[in-house]
Amino acid sequence: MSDLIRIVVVDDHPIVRDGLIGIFSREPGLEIVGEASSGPEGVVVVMQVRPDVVLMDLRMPGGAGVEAIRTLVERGTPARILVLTTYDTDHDILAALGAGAHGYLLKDAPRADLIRAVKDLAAGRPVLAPQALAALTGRRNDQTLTPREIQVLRVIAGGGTNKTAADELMVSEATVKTHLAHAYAKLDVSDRAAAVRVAFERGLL
Amino acid sequence: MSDLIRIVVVDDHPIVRDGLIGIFSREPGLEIVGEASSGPEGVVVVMQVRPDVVLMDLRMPGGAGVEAIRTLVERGTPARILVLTTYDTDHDILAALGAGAHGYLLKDAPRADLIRAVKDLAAGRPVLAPQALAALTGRRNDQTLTPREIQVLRVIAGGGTNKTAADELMVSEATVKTHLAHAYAKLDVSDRAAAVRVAFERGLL
DNA sequence: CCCTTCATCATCCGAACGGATGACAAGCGG
DNA sequence: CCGCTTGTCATCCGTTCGGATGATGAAGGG
Repeated sequence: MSDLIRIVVVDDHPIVRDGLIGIFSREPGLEIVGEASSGPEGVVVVMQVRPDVVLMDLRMPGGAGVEAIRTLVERGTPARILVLTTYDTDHDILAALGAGAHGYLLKDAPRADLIRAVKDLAAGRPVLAPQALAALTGRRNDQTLTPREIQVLRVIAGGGTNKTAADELMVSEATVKTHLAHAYAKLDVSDRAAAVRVAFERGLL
Repeated sequence: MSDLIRIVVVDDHPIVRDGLIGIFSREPGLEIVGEASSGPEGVVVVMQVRPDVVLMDLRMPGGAGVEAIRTLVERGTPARILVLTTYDTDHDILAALGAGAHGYLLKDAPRADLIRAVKDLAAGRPVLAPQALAALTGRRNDQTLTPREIQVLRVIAGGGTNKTAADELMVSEATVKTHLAHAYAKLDVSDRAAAVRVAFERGLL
């Protein structure tokens, strides 16, 4: 029964989930064993049913797909994660692959591509849409923010001052400034406004 | 026979088309009689099969959905047009309804809503997602930034200071500050970082 | 013709920010 | 064991912001 590929679909659109179910249910050897409509829910489902492949949307309300990927990888899921999304921005692609996704496909991919991608993934072969490949080869910024730096940035993006960030994170203002300075350097900016923009584009916020 | 609602699906994503087919094929009284993967193709198909309802995606490569809607309306199609899209920006909503769409739903709508929407449309009742309603009544964002305010904000989001924005836009720093102050008030924030975030979220940048 | 919107400019001032620099502790991996 | 990363904290200082307030002129709709 190692031939049966078990799949979990994580997507906030019922329509898309139905479409994927329709596609895979007609394909022998592939089986959808779970669905979720948000990142956090997806994590729970995946941990429960332990699928071979996870199809993950990136942009979802109430829990970013990137976060979900990161969580799954941190928890040592054996499942291969295939990002299946509408957008092909470098930021999304790099964020997803950086978080630990094994593949990146666009939703406008033909059915055949999708099926082959899942089989490839299950066999251990990574899957990259041409756009994803281009983003990888053309990339320059592998600078990753630390968790703390991201937390600080979030407060700042919400309109907080260094002081409020310090209070919220229970550290001194000096520490907040240090984190920000480091984040600026990594993001190649020199003020909070630009930092928020870049972080946003990279899906960090 | 008037009970059978004939539907055409126009969407560039095979996955979405499959999903819709799956949803409607299980529903008695509804039948999908045609598919298209682009706006122009959709027009052709609709003119041929003369459906009761058209499900139309808005953002598609090689032919905007809005154009297709306008064309269909101009040709006097009796079909009711339901926009089914991912985005709920005021711009998309107003453009679609302005072009002659009879309904606007988001793709994250539950199956039941979708089915009801199609039946409502076929019965002549317009269908509007809450977001679409909000866009129409204008209550959601009566606060629109002026072109100048957006220009200033863009420079700021790029890491510029008030001074650089002033230079780039060839105005005085005082003017830049005024624009920013107005933008802050409209976006309900009190500093540039938060302004950038909100503007980003609203698709202004 | 008046009123509103948009864009422009100015001044004052306290608060916040960013840069530079140095320091210390914990944890991880080579 | 040493180096690197991460997170913590501090001081100093010049620059920049944001708030308050007021004013002018062009454009456009009622």
